[in-house]
Amino acid sequence: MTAPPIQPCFRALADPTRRDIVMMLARSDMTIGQLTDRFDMTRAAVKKHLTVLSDGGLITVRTRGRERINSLNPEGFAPVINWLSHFDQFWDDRLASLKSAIEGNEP
Amino acid sequence: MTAPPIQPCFRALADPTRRDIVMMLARSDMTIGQLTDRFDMTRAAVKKHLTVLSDGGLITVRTRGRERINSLNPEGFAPVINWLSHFDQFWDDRLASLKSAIEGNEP
DNA sequence: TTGACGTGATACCATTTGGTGTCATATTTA
DNA sequence: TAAATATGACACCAAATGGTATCACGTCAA
Repeated sequence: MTAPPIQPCFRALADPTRRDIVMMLARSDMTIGQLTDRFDMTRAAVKKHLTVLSDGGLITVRTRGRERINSLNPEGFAPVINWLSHFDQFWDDRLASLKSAIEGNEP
Repeated sequence: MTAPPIQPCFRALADPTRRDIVMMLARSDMTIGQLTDRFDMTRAAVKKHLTVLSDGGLITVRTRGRERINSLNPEGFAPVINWLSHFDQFWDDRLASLKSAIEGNEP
């Protein structure tokens, strides 16, 4: 029931390659090898990004044989969404309504 | 009508000090001197953070005499909000677990 | 069993980042 | 005018970051 730390989550999203990975994993689960095929960098570099994403709680990993399947973890966005909601007073668009929906409040 | 770049915005929010500054400016406009009084760092360091925030479009600055008044620019959040909205559908599917995550409960 | 495959881990490197100290400049104020 | 105030702009430094190359280890298939 301790709130997840916010810094690893923001840090994970601060890199464009990591945001691309998140977008890819939103479409389908992928192994490191599959992800590496889509980037112009080594597997070791992709692995580092995956570690940062995992530290940020944005992805989960499960083992299947010799493969490691990476999946998006939507709950991991909560710290960012929650922090942004502090600024609801400044905008009355979709974020506010999303936050309301999440909290089960009336719009 | 060109969409603002997303990377400077995410980068600006990736630092805890800068997020604190954003929170402070959400309450009231402040000069660099006033902000520096609230941090345990030099004015030069705060100035660097303000430059990053400005590059990210999250704050605006206006001059009043010898002072420079820093203000929050709510529209600057748009790139981040828009990027996160790509996952709306993903969240809708798992709204219950996201709700739990935000409330700090176990899934 | 013997490779080939998929991955993790580590050492190493260049660049970026967050911080300080210092000096220069513009604006108030005594 | 002279001094105090408020700020901007550098040069510099240690640490973090994003990348590579390389080696080690478990798993699958011939």
